[in-house]
Amino acid sequence: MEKTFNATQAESRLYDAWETAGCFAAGANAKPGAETFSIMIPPPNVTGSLHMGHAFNNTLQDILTRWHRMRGHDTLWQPGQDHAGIATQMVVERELIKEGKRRTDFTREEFIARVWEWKQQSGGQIINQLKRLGASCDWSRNAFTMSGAPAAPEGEDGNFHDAVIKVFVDLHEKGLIYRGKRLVNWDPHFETAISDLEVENIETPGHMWHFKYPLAGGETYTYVEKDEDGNIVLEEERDYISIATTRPETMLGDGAVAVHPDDARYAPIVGKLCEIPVGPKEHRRLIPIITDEYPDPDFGSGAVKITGAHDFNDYAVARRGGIPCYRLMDTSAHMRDDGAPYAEAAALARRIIDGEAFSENEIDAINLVPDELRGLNRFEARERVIEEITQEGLAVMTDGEDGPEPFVENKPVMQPFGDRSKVVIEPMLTDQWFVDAEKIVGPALDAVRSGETKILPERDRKVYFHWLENIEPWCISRQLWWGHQIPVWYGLDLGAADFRDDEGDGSLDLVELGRLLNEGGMLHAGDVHHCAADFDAVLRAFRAELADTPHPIADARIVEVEDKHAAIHMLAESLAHYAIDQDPTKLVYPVWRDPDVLDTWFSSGLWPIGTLGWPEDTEELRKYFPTSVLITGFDIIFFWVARMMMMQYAVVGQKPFDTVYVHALVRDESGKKMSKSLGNVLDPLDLIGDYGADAVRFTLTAMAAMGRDLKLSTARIAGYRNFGTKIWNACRFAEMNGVFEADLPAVDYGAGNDADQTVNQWIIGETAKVREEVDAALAAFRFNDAANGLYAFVWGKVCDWYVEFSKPLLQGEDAAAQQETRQVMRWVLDQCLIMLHPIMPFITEELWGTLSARDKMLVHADWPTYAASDLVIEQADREMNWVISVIENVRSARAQMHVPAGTYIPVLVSEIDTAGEAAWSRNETLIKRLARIDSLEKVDSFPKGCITVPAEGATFGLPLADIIDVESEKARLEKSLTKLAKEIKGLRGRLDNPKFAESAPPEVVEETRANLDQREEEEAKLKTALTRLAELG
RNA sequence: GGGUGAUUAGCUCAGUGGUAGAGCGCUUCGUUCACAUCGAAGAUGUCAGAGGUUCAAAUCCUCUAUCACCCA
Repeated sequence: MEKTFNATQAESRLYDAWETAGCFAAGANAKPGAETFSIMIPPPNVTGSLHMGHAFNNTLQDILTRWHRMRGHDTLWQPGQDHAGIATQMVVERELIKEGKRRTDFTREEFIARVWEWKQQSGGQIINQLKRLGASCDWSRNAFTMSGAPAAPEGEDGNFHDAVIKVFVDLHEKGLIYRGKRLVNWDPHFETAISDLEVENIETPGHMWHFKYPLAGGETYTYVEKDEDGNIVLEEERDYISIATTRPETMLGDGAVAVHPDDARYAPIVGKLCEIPVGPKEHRRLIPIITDEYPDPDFGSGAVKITGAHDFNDYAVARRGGIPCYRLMDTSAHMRDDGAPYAEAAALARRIIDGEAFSENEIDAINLVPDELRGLNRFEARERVIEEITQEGLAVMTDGEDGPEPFVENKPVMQPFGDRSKVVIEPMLTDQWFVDAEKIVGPALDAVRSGETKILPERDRKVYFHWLENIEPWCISRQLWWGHQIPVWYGLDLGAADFRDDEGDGSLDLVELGRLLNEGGMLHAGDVHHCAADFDAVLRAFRAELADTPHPIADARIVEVEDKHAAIHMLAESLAHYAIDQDPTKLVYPVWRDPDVLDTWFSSGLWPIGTLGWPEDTEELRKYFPTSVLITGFDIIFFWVARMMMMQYAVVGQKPFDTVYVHALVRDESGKKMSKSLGNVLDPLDLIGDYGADAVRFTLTAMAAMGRDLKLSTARIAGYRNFGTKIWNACRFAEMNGVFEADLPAVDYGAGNDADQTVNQWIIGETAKVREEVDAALAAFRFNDAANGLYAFVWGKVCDWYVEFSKPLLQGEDAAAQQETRQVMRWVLDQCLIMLHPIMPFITEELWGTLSARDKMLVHADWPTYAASDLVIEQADREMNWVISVIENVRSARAQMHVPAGTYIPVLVSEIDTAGEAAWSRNETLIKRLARIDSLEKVDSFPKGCITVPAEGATFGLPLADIIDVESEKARLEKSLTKLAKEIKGLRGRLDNPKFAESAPPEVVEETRANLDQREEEEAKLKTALTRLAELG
């Protein structure tokens, strides 16, 4: 064997061997009738590459998977990727830019073909990276959230698309999905809606401007400000109301000014109108002063401008107060440049103030951006608005160094940024699809409340509850091309009020046709829509819709067109032809499909069932669903966990998993979140290259204390790489000593501890202890306990002591003892490899295969089940612990007396009891070798200049008269005594307290007493030694 | 502003009421035939601070300070 494990050379070879042999396939190594264990990978983005978080997350999953598989359970680790709508579209668009092209240079079909092409070429990156980590997923089942979509090329079949569409249609039919014009988070870069979870709120330096909104008609009121005690601190006549805002450009779309109903300062002017101080003077818009609970009287002036179309709080106020929401920006967040000139728009707004009713769509068509600001981006518009107001003298002024200046506060504001685009998100009023989450949240909450699904660590239940209990409608439509296109078709609403069959004769005359074609007809009619899995299915719905319209339209051929424009054009043309030829067979009724796609998380929400073949009733679905565990980062509790819970219950009425294990973040050495912009990213693949996958995995596992972030440093990884080398060399030692020789009969000590040698009995018992520890830790998801327990056992027990103890036996004369020791060592090392395998799969598999011919690869080796109560032999335990302490104490004394490490010295013993004598004689060789003692002589009392080494039931002495340094020995003893005295004082204090004996559990009292006796015995010995030393001095 | 958590050795962190621990680093010694990616020995703690509960507190409770994250 080499001296070290060559990870680089071995890892890919071993992984290939596992995969080729089908070791990771669902059900591989399952015992007949075994219980199932299934775990769904949180699907990484198809654009993703492995980062530390993935490495951590997947290491934990792999540990559980390998552990269960070795235990003979019917195990499935289901891998896959999600199609990551925005991210993927972004990646492909970036590729196109290299060719000097843009997405819009292509048709949607062409672009999607490009995306698929990219996916097939580059989308598998993370799979290969997961393989390097050692992830034992069943890759033959690799899933993709867009599999089976209409344009999917060969090799991308599967039925995830069917599942997504079916769920949409079902939920739509149940009324759980609806369409509506709502304020949503709009990403001006990608020009799509995003959900509130895709928004990062970041504190950014900002400003608060204070402006005066003049009262209409020059009205005035007495503004009175009082302090806490009700004393008047300010009283003045005002003809305006003061407003503070961080976004002056949105003033253009104000619909009202709101004050708190209890705010006495503004009570005189509630219900009056005030003027928005921007825009052409002659068309100044007036807006009402209303009351609402939202304004905080103590914040700013206490009065808030209400811009329903560009702020979420304002939107709520506007809805409550029936205030119109004027949209000011286009999809790229530039000031609108459409519609009628400002003068006309302002006139329309005036009519609304006067009480005229306008529809939502009519209001949306009103562009209240003054002509000179149209087309500017929002930040330029802001500057211009501020400038205009200030020039007009309507900014609130304050005393500056050089006289009065506009009152502008510098203050940090929370600004929303798109988590992908990193641009400022704009709240925007648009038509979107929503899941009525509130209606389906119940079972998801109940499941966790009742413990049907467990969330670990428990405190994360709170996060889950808090979010679900306050759930908002989930916006699921995205204005993208890449994704599951929403299965909804629209048609023109021919049932609109002003389209009638006047004669009721079922036929169309020219007058009626004219009404359809002209203003007020179909051009301005609303749409009707129907939802179905495909076009054929939706035809029926439209046919029924048309049934009420006059013949021959009711019988028109329904055709699919690109969009509403095309539909209007085609219908008009068709009707025009009909007017001429009266041939009803040529009439068509065009419908168009909703161009939007579904939020990627909508499809990811179906992951547990979708990957198992639902909606088909597959064997895998029956067997592996509900799944056993979900391991995921806390950052996607809402994104994903909560939604999966809701959706699985809504769709199949079952929980998706038994347990959710939520883990924390991997941070850099100094505790910062790893991010590309900070440049503190540790690439797991680099680390694997430098230290081997096992070391990286072990490090992550050892640091996986539940619910705590882990700060990763390479020193730690190197430490665990060394651990691998340690085991490697222990095995190498064993091999060199014939432990793994083929003709040595294998003994399964797990079936019974029938070794003769105390050392062997002891290590067998220790192995059983650690097996229980590891199983208990893994069962409780205490990964760090499992790793640390194994580390302490393998290095601290097996390598440090057992291997050393075995040397005299392996190299000694006693053939029987030698054979037994070989057999025990073989068994023990095998157990180490087995138990370490889930954490360190590569090095253990390599050793397993190298050391001996095996029936099965380690990945399928049988996980042990023996119990400590069966294998621990108390007597052996006690004896070996005694031996270890004698060796340690002698070593310590030698080192402190500067006895050269290689020198063998004689040792004396006095007061040794029978147990001690027996222990000594059974382990004499070991002790002598490890403590470097050449002889032991029993004496009645120690000679002068003898170093005292206390042990339980004996006192050893090192006669070092010629080299002893009296002072340092004295110091050594006194130090020990001080420490002992402190301990004894504490112990005696407790025992002397009568309440302790009364209240403490008997075993604790007993333990304390025994402890005290032991300390006192040791103290006595040391005191004697000190006295003797004094004689010498 | 609300919530959650953290504060333990030089560093990174375990430790849910019963003698304060690990890894790395540090000091000294050591190439004895598994391993220098090693071995032996050693030093280092007001367990953030202040109160309280308890026979007993790093651990439970209260307050304070500092930091982090999540949500508004």
